[in-house]
Amino acid sequence: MAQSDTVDRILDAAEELFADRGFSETSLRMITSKAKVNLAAVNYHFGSKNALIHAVFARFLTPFSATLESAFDDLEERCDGKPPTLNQTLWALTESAVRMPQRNEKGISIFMRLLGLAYTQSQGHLRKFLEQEYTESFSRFMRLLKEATPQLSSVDRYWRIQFMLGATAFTMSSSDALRDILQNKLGVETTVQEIAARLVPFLAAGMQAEDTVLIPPAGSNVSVA
Amino acid sequence: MAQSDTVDRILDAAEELFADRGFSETSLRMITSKAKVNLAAVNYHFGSKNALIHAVFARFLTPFSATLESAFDDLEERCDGKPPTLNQTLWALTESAVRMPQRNEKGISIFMRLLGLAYTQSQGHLRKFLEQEYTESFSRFMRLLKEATPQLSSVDRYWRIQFMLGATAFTMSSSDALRDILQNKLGVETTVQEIAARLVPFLAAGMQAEDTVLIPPAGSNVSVA
DNA sequence: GTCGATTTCAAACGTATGTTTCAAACAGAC
DNA sequence: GTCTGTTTGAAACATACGTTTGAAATCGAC
Repeated sequence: MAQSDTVDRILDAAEELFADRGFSETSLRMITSKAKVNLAAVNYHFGSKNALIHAVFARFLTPFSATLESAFDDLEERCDGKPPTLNQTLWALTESAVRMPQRNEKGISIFMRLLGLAYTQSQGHLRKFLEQEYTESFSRFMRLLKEATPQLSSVDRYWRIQFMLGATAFTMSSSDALRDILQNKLGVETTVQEIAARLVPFLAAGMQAEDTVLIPPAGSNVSVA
Repeated sequence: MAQSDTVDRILDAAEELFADRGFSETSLRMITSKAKVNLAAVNYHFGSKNALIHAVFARFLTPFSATLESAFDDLEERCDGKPPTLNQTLWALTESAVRMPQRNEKGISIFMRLLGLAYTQSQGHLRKFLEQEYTESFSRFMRLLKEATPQLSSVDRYWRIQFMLGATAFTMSSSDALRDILQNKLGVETTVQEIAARLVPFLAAGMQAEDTVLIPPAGSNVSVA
């Protein structure tokens, strides 16, 4: 078996299974049998299941954060001085994601779903790992968002960023099975690019919504100006 | 021990642990020891762990869907004939959630987080259970959304609903530990009501965003072929 | 108080998990 | 070909899980 073809086979299988079923619900035996590899190979090559999870993330997150950094470089250079707009920033992000060289056709959606899981499944070790490996790109994105929405208070911006992350991670992480609940026989097959193209305007509009009203409109129970 | 105080103690403990750690990551032994109850009690009173999960959801979802139905009744009556607006519909939903009688101060956020988990963790049995128990309220909400956004194509509406659900479920399901990634020392304690008050305008604005552009703005920086 | 049904309890069961072991197979260098 | 370090393989290990068991305790009705 070539070099450590084994390592990649494990990563491929793990990536797909994790994306399909989550971390805790995916056993090493599922992974190794899908990868047609001996069970012990995971612990031999990675050390532990948690380390394997980290490796799966690192494999796509490291090149992605590099791509993203340079996209931000380009963007800031093009805007020289003036801060990029919200749309520009969001597009830079999604473009970087979409443009990433994919291992296969499912590449991006797996990528997105894993990110959603990382955020959603409370795996302490994963959070720590991601935090200490990729804070730089993340902080930079946050800074751009801040500069692009100077009209928002810190608190508003904070929550709206949460909402954006939520809509994104969640949409991407919702399994196919899940979509059936909504999928009212539209039956349209949609690429990740198309989803992103729909998502970005939604996010931008939400992010730039009129002032948050803390008290729901008094008069009629539920009318908002 | 009174009646089946045991049942409620199990439900309380399970609810909180599930919300904190997810379903697979919470063992019956954790639940029973937190509830100060014998391990076998869960299987005795509920039959299985999955049935316990269902019971946890049913305990708050059943009264909630009733509240929601009557909120929708009120709303449609008040609008007699004309379909309620998007804002009205969204407010009716969040008001119903917020107005629910809570067992404790953490009531709503646990409720929300559980909903997020239900949507996010791919537990087939849960999805089936929720689907067959609460489709009615869900479908009605969907119908109201449809009538409130006649300008949207079915496909656009479909995706934007996904985005809304995502922002909501995800925001609510993000654990406190998680928020620290973003929480740039704002240190503000926020109630669920306040979050909802911020979320609704965000969602409404996103939902009513200008036409989805499938090709990102041409002139601008990030051009796509 | 007695009886019958319900509920609790400690212990065990069977199974699945992540991990370790150690011998066999293999690789490349000499 | 032989030797050395690396990788694979089958099997076992220890642990944790959900579930079951059967006897003890508890309760309500008579």
